[in-house]
Amino acid sequence: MIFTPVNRVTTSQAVADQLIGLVRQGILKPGDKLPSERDLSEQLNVGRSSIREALQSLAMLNIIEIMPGYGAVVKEPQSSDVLRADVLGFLIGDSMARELLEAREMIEPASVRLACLRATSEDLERLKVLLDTHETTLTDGKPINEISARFHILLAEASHNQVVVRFMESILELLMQRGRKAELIPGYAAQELAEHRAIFQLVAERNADAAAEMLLRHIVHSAATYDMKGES
Amino acid sequence: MIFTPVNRVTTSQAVADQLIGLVRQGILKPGDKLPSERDLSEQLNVGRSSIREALQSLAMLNIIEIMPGYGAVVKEPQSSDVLRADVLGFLIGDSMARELLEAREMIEPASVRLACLRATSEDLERLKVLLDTHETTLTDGKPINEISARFHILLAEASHNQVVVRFMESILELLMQRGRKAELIPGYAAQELAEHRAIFQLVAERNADAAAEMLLRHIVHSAATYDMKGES
DNA sequence: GATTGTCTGCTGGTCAGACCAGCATGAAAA
DNA sequence: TTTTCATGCTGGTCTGACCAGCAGACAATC
Repeated sequence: MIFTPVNRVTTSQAVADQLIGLVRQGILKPGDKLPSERDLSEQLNVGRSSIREALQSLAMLNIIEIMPGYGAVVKEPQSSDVLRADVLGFLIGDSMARELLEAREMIEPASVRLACLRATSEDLERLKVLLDTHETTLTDGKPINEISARFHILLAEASHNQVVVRFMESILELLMQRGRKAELIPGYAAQELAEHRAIFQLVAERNADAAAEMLLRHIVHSAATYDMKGES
Repeated sequence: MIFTPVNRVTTSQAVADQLIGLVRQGILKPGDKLPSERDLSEQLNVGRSSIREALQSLAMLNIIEIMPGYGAVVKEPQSSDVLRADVLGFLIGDSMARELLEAREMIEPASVRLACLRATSEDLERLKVLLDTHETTLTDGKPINEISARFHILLAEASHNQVVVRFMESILELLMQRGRKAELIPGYAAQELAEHRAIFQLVAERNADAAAEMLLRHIVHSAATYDMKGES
């Protein structure tokens, strides 16, 4: 016999849910100012402490920003908010990294195929400039993780699909969070740049099949730069 | 002139940070019970309200679970907590249906291939139950949009990749928001169920190639049921 | 002896009221 | 016109109070 798992919702949770709902429905838009805590308390007929607990929670989720002496405003959602790396990054374990790479292997080759079809001359120019920056940064011996990730973002942008861009941003950001040991593998940095150049060349030639295949190989290579103990 | 970025940290934030730090450092392990709010209040020499705001925030982040009458315990970290599907939804909210469907065409066939490899008997059982529910709901003439989307979520879960599940959740939710006109196309509802059953069968048979192809066709069919406003 | 009931002390949930520090606005002073 | 400052707002924090629910100890009952 299964019994009802009594539905018990705390007041502050209810308030938080309601506010989140308002934001999601677009009734509260980024930049909008919320009523003061005391107003909310009166309007919703709950104590100010409940309101405060809800607002603090939303602030922790980066949904609102609370400014003392002024009020609370809805924040513009940031790409970096899709992950809670700042607080939860430490728990990105091996299984998570594997899942991220797996997802990347699904999306990125498909996205580069689109890029081969849709990349404009501006897209290609941006990629070219970045590759040159990559090279100078590399010869200067400076860290290249950011630039390397940027290449893949630009590649995704060349597919002219914002959804894919967002996904790639999220994946790369989480992978970066986990840390790379690219510098520890002799010669990898140079190989990475070479592979980026090769991919760029194939995209410029609109060779979708080859580009997708090259990219997939590149992902597999780069996978080795992430700590992946327990990998099968 | 830049002025001192005054160390403006709120007490409740400081408490939350400290608790998060304790979890990160492993001093507080999953399953551990935190001191009572009153104890914490006394030990840290801050008011109970500050403690509560901090704890509520941690609860919102899924770091702890608060049980009334018992206390607060550190939760086992879930990989699904790291990626916020809701924010992803916000970020890609303005994208056109075409982009969403395109992204889906990239991800879902690849994910169903994984599902063919990894689906457990429990996964298959869940899918089967859902399909039966789908059928009864359909014959009852009730709306099936939710159930239809749920099938694809379960399919993603069968791939045992939380990242993919999150992506599919975001995509489907946004597509649902855009509204479907499935009911307006005579016979489509029945066709959809039939295709779901066919896909399920192929997954159960571990026929990855056929399942991926069938799914792709299914996506193309269902694409016609979405409003393509903003389409070029 | 095993079950049931009850009492008591804990825990979180909520509220009201109070006080502080800082921002914003507008009136008064320069 | 510009500056000053008083006032009323806002969030930040604390305290004390009360409620509901859990848990353990213990007594009453079968």
